[in-house]
Amino acid sequence: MSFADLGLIPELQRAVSETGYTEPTPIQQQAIPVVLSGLDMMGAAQTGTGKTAGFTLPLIQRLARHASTSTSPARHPVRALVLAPTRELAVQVHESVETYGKYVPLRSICIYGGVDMRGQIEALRRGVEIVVATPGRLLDHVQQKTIQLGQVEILVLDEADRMLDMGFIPDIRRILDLLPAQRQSLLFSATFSEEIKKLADRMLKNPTLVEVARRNMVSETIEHRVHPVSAGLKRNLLAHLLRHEPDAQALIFVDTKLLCGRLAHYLTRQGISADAIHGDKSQGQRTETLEAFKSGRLRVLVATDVAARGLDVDDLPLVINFELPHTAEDYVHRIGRTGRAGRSGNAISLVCAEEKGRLAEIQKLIGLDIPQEVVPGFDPEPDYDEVGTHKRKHRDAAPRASAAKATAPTPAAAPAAAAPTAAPRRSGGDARPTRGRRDKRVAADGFDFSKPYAPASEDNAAPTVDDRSSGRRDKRPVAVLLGGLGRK
DNA sequence: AAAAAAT
Repeated sequence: MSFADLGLIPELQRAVSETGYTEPTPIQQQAIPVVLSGLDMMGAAQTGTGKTAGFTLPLIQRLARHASTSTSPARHPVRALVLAPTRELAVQVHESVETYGKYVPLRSICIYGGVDMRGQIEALRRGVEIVVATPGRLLDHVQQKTIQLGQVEILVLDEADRMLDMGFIPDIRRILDLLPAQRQSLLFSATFSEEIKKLADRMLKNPTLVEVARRNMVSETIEHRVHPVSAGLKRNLLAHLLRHEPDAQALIFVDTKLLCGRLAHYLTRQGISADAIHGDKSQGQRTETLEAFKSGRLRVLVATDVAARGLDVDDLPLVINFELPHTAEDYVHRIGRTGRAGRSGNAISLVCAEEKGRLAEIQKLIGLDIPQEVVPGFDPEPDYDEVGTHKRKHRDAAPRASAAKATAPTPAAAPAAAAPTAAPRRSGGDARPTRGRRDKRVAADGFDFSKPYAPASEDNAAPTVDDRSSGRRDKRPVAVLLGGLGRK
């Protein structure tokens, strides 16, 4: 199977081969023909499997059929709109559009906040067919009448489950209201919650579902591990682990912007090259820091979930959850920054007693029991074993539980004096992924693809909105609040 | 329960 077999035009084949890719990934093999056919679709695939090219390539081709070579701005209406949840991701998707659209006479632009509007306005004035944007700044342009969306033929929501979550819905609805009802709509994500599936059903017209390896929403090439550790010793353990692997780049996730900055500062004081990225940093700093990390100049990046989705760092060997995310889906996205494109990766989570509930949810979602290993000298709280899941206590007291127990008796020693321990194994031929037991029953209930798009009926209770911003619980179905999303 | 996204 080659890109030519998928029916891509020579201009795109040439651009693809220049990037070095020779064979389309499974998601690309399935998505490209569907998008080319003009049908609505919903694409679910593992992180790091080439989803972006899966829609940018056919999107460009569809527009290329009637590309205008005119220099008049009036002949270059916006014909494709791609929305992304973070500025960095928008930039990355736009880079893909530019790369693959190199030999096609189409113009594109990336629109996002935190930067001067003038350049964007100027480019829009000259005319662009493809717009990649974050919602806020796009609406800003709409209000200022510097962009016109009435001729959009193709809409893409990248990281669709995030784009359709509570915080984004009002913006998305406003944008959808501006688009022609007659259009092609495409949704892509690694995870689709039940709620999002229902929203998607209202947004799309007879959507084709393209879904690759849903059982393994996390890559088989990622080795997961949990280090039970008391909350107070987490940062010491982190420094310890990073020192043990002095060369490996690492992406560290935390839950809050405050801790993000503090942790980067702590690591720096410990002599570890680290920087922070989060939403309170200036856009200039965000761009610069990410660029330093992507290029390898920066070794450790501490991040909030601003970096959880979509970001593609070449051959990143290690992701560490300093705190477990509150939502199990976010675990999938966070660790999806490693083990990409078939490479191996390590996902380490530092888990204190308080977080055991989150751990249980994550294991349920990904259908995997993550091996737990106490690092000597960095013990968890005494009540770690009593809190949260107790399912493996006696029954099936195999590797994981015993490993934790075996090392647990070590008295809490001074962290600095802690004995070296099994550190993240890096790729290499001998590092085989340690897979836990996979619970098929659990894995299957994440998103039932066997009967997608069941119309939201009464017995199919529609999700409701918890509108925290207005401080009240709104029990109307989400679909009602969305209004304009419906197009059936 | 937090973060992100316009200023």
